[in-house]
Amino acid sequence: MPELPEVETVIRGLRKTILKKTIKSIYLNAPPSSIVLSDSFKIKDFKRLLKEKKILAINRRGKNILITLTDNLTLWVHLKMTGHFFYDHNPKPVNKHDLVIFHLSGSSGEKTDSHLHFNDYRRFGRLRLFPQEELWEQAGLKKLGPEPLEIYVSDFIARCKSSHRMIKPALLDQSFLAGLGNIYTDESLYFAHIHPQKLSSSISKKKLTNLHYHIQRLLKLAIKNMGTSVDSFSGVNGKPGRFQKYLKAYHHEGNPCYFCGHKIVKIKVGSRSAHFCPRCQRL
DNA sequence: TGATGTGTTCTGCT
DNA sequence: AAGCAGAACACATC
Repeated sequence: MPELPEVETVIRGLRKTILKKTIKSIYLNAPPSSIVLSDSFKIKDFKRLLKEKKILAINRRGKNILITLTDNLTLWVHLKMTGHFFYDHNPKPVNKHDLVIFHLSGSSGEKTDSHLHFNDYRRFGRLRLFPQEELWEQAGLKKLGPEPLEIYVSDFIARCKSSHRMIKPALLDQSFLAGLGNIYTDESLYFAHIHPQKLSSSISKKKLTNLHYHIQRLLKLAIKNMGTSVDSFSGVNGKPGRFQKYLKAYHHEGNPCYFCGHKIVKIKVGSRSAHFCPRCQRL
């Protein structure tokens, strides 16, 4: 499940491989309407408009990938749960779940062509093309909360204090904070010793300061380790991440707590799974 | 054969 | 208005 560190790993991989290259053609597999359709352009425009566009920049906002192209266009990508990119110089056989394949020509000095595959067996992932001026509103960037790695601890505390809801659903809400998913919320709350169902406004400043610290520490450590591969996640080079070996709570139900030895439990919080230690994380 | 999990959006309720 | 629950999406994995 790509969350902030996984998406960051992907954009770094894309920068290494496709930045400054030109899109020669697009191959669309299966019925692509829901995957590439946008309010701005019809399906047939997707192929036509991407042709001969150069890739100028690749950025991340929350879990959103933004690929800036020539002619004032931005390709917005959301991996959702199982979407991933795979880059290769040699044309690979088309996988059943390769939904979009970009044929790229080398940047100056490089004469070999290459291919970028967008693969998603669950087909939740989305790729959409927007004119620059529509991006903010149409791609939902307007609604996103602050970046977890950029928010100041004082702003983070203020946000938590003014929200009357359980901390776990708050952290998962992309308009509250943009980039955390189930793995990093569970891990952050575990290290900060905060119960996932604790009302966010009722958590002490000291604990929130600690939570802010662990969110940033874990995200940075996960980025350094190329993300977490628990399902199908892998980088643009096909390599899985290494952060799963650091996980202490997520998918650790039944195992002894790293801090106190009590059994890690798994419950439902707001219809999502939550893993925590009932002794270290009290309500 | 059926339940589960996963991110996000939507609808409808309090 | 704010927050919550549940459904929907799609499908590999158990």
